[in-house]
Amino acid sequence: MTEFEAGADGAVRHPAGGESLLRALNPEQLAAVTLPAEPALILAGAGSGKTRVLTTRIAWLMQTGQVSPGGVMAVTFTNKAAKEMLTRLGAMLPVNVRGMWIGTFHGLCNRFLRAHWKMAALPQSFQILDSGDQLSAVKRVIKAMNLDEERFVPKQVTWFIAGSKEEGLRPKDVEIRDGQTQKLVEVYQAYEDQCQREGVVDFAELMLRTFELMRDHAALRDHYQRRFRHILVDEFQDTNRLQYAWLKMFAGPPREDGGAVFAVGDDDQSIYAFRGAQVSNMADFEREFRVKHLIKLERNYRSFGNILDSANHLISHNTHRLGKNLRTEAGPGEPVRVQESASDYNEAQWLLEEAQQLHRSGMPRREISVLYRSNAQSRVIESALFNAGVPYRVYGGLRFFERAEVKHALAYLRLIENPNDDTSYLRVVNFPTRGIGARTLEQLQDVARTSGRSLWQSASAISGKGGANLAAFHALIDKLRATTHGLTLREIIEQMLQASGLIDFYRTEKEGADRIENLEELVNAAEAFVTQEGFGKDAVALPVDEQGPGTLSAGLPAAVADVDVTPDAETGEIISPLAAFLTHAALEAGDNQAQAGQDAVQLMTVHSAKGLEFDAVFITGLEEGLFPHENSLSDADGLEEERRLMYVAITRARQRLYLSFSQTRMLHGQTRYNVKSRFFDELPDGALKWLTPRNQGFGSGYARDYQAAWQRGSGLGSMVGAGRQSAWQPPAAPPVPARMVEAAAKQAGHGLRVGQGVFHNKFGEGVVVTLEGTGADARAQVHFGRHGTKWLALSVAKLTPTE
DNA sequence: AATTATACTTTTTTT
DNA sequence: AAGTATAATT
Repeated sequence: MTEFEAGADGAVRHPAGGESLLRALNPEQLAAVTLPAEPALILAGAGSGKTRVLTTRIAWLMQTGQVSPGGVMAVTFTNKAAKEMLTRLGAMLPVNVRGMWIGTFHGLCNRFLRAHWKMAALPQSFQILDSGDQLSAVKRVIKAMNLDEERFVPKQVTWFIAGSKEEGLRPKDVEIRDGQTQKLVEVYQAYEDQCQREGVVDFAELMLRTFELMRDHAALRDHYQRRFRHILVDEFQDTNRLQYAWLKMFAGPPREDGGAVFAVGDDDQSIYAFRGAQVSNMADFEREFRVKHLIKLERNYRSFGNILDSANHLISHNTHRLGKNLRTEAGPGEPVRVQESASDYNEAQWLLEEAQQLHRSGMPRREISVLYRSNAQSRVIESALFNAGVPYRVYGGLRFFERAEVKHALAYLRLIENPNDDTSYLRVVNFPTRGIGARTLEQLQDVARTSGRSLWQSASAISGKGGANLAAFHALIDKLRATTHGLTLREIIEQMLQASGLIDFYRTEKEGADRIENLEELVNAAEAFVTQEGFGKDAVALPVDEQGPGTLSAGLPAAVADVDVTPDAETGEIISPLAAFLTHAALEAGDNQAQAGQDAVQLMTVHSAKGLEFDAVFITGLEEGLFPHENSLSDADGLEEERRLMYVAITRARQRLYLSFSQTRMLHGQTRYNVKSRFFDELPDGALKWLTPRNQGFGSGYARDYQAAWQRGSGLGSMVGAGRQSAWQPPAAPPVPARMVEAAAKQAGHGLRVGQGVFHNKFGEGVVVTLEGTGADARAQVHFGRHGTKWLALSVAKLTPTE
């Protein structure tokens, strides 16, 4: 059986010559890859070779002649995952991967709607609204309907609309319970009308409209159900209701001829319930598709034993799991290190030292990652790394196509393509300023509203100076459209940047240099897009569908150039390179990582770390209220999701894992006193090594320590460092809030201090947050972590200091 | 029209 | 604290 063994490091080994694809797989992976064409659910634990199984399965199906490229659909959530799949597949098989429907849910929907735009009642070059565009579109609707933005908060309305669509509900389908919902539904309807009028769709609309088209057109449905004999789904636990229904629609009813859905997922890594993901889809899938093949991939090729034990132990505290345990043959490895710090500042200093040490001992910086629950936590760590001159890279934040200057440029391009796009119109009609003020626009929007036409179509009704300026703007756009006709994408963008005045505008701005750089980068992105998407000479010559006898098949292209340039299903006509590029920009917002390329420590939220792995991982801020986050403590499901999040965080580490918490933390400009996370109680003691004395108490008296140190004229750092094992370097003066020192100095009598760790018979461990009153009136506010923060009368409550 | 003041918020995120 | 969004000022 040795021929099925994977390398200990789990690396894919490409056998030389004509040897089998399957050579590098372990028995479970092999079983999954070679399953018959029947519905299957693969429970793939973290680091168990999930992507390899997916890609090898596709390759195997084709190599054994069970399916042609046109018969495969593989769906992912992110562009990154889709690209990785394509790359790995390309390395395995000398096949034209472009013929396969491999992409994100939204990318595939886009492809589908481009091919069937007429049936979908869309303009051929419909454009896609990103979340920002959608928000401003909703704002316009709310304004137009004269609704109060206090009662109808645009963000919440947007959320309502997206939520409804993801439940498959059109305005008429939404159940009306009260006046508020009634109004919301009206906004929803008006928003839909507006989108339709402007020829734009939002992300949820891509999914819903595709679903409805399939549902309502039998011929179309038959065709695609026949065509996609194999549908593979990645990260199945993250699917929402609509996506699941969508999959069922493409898969069709259970059948004899071997159509099959191959779903890969991990219920323990479901961390997106807050945006509509339904883990229950996994159980539903198992039942509704009568899944006969459930395979668990539990062999982990990433982490050492102590790390996996910690993960397993922690996640076993969740209920309703499908049940899975990771195991490794790599041995226990190093213990999981636990660090307690007096403050977030100290935590960052310790982390910095530790990371430097790792790097000095030979670990590349990019193999060190710092994870936190919320973005706000990155600041202290960033400043520690920055001051020490350690290169680092923060994930998250603005993505390329979301930058203001880039969005402005795109808006001009969109207007060239479709002047009725009111969102884009409003974005740039007066940017750079050209004398079109709020007053003129108010008028214009009034006219447009009453006539039910676009702003562009209504502008001629405006007279006076504003009207003249509008006319000049229209002339600019019209002229751009005329002069760029037939030019290459690059030339179009360059001309637009000049003619619009964007370049000139940013040249005079003091902070404009970066922006101009980004605009130049936009030209490069367009150039790359053209090359990559094959928008050159032969892009139009497309093979025609050879699949199945469906009534529509004659005109359906099986292989198309790529997601963004799908031809019309009947005529084969494709949209212009410009329209395609705009779609691309909306569908793939680009990198959000700065300073790429350099060897840098990686900082990110636990959410963004999903799917990644590192030699060393620091999980910071493991405190009650932060991780698990206080907003998720109200219900059991919320806490379980936090636990899964912690599970994801732990399983990112290959060799070394640090868990760290701090007694105090600056949050929203206030110092918070925290108790260590309950997750520490859910980890196996044997796998942990405390770098700081255990149970010495959260609240081991930060304020008091500081005061003592301060009186001695030394820094807190050296004091805390004394007697502790961590490599402590005296830091610069820690930013201790003055009122904390004050509070510590003021207290007397009852012997308690703010920041003091205490024990209560009923509530357990806690930290004193506030002290008030004296004598019999003395009361303390104590933060008990999972029991919340309580006010206690000190004459009654029995509080024992824990030090 | 551009600059400046004030109010407000703040879990996690992809498409 | 810090950033954004709206209001008020020049």
